Amino acid sequence: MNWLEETRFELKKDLQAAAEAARAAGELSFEQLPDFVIERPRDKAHGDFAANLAMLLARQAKMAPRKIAELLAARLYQAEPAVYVDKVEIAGAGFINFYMRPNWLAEGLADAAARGAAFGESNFGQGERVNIEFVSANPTGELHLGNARGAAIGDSLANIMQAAGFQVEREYYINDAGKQIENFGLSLEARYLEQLGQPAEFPEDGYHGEDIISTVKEYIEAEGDKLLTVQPDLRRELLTRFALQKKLAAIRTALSHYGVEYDTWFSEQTLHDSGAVKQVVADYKAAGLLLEQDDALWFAADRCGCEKPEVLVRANGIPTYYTADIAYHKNKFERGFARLINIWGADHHGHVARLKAAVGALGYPADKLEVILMQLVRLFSGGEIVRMSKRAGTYVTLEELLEEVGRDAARFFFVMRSADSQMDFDLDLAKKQSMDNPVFYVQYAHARINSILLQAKEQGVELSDLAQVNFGLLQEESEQDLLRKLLELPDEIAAAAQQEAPHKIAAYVMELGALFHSFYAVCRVLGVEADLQQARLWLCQVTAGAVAKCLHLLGVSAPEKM
RNA sequence: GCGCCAGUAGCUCAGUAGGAUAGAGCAACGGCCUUCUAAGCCGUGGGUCGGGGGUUCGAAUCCCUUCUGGCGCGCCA
Repeated sequence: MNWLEETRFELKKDLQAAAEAARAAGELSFEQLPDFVIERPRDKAHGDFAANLAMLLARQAKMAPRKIAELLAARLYQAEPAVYVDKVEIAGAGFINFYMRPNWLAEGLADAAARGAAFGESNFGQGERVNIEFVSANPTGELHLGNARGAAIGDSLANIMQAAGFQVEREYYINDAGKQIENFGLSLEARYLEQLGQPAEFPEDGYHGEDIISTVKEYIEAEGDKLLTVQPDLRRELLTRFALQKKLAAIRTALSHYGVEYDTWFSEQTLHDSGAVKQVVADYKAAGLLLEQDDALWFAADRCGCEKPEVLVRANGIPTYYTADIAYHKNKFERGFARLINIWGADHHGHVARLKAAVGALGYPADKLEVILMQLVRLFSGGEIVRMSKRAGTYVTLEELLEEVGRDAARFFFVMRSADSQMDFDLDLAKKQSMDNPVFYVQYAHARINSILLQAKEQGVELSDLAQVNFGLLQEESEQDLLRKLLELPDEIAAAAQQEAPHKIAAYVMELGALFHSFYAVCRVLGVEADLQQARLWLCQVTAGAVAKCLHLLGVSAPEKM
């Protein structure tokens, strides 16, 4: 348990004891103690912790909340004196506010310092196995801005959940089967023939991007014109195989430049090859949920909470994407994951209910399949919306973005906003790499601290043993503010994991950075009295670790110099 | 038509398992560098939380209704 958790636990126990005592004395009547919370007030004038117990008891006890709060406060720390609580006050509608003694913060910092690089981590997730699938863009093109957002959110969430004690695996689902691959093959074939001066009809809804042409050129360079004499079916297959491998390699490389590494690359085709997709159809048949109509096979989704049945196998005998996706999620559950998290673009939200119903109907826990819907990114350039289309080949790629703004800014930018707010990406602004960018502000805090620690070392000042440091000397307001925020790190990481909200870490680290800059402006570290210098050096040390930890969770570097 | 997401300061957005006087950055204005990085700090101004009802000790947060924007509702993925 971390310092805050422990304290909250104690305060809750103290209040429960006070309520029981009041009831025993006949001052207060209630049947069951409501489930109250110990929260950290937004305004530090309201103390370090606040409890809402009195308000929640009001109805049962038939008494004014403030009156109840007074009764409870009077009972607190009567039997046993408080160790860390300095005073208790009643405020507002009946809040019971706890003010902690300075030694409480000091011991919290000592605890954080002793944890070293592990500070901020917790066992909140208790080793639960979680699969996070994100990006999973079609391997028919390059990654674009929307994928970049998904990658930033997915990878950061994976990092955060790992730090919060979950066992996480990152997965990329490769859509290397189905109709769009067929279409991809037709487009490749047409470009191939064109390049070799043969008549070719380009498919109407084909992939128009320049990259298709360059891929075909690469093929011709390596293999020549030998496909001219090959049967069209085989020709398309060979071209497709070549192109998929090229595209996938490019996607991998781009993600790697972006700081994203996957544990598993899962091919849709393997589900078809292994018979897993067919098995899904058999499963529904066995469950009596299979319909046959218009030469197609349907899943009776309307009997599982959905609006209408869904096609599993088309009239032409080819299974739909949906069927493969069901087989895929079934496979994920069978690999032993307790939770599946998918990060999808908001344009796929219609698919969520269908998929959940489908896996639920097969007996898998549909509530353990969570989909984070990420609103789409709109690109602005020159003050105008740029319509992005993969087919039309008009999109900004992840690699281009990385060249323009760099990995740190790109990742921080995307993860700063919550997934469910649509965002406008102003390319001109991002290109400027202007100093308004908050990522520099935070990184600058880290660099500043590092500079202090480095100079201390050069002056021969070593950090003392923790046991000999008097953290109680940190009495300045800016020191205490920084300390309070610092101690919240484990809570913040756990909360971000629980709420699946990586943007919380971005917000936290910006606040932490701001508090450090304020501290820096007011308090000197080097050259002050030796004991105070030690306490402040340790404060810097822990702060640097916390800032670096947050930045790394977001896939952003923590530079030592800027 | 039905469904999902959003609407909070001039701009970009936090805050939503109900909590105290709604926050931050940018922009505007005024201060602070002979000492650890001024990419910084301190201060000032700025709001019908889209509108309207309701629930209760208390609502930006929950419910209903309505307006606006985005996206879905394929034998595409």
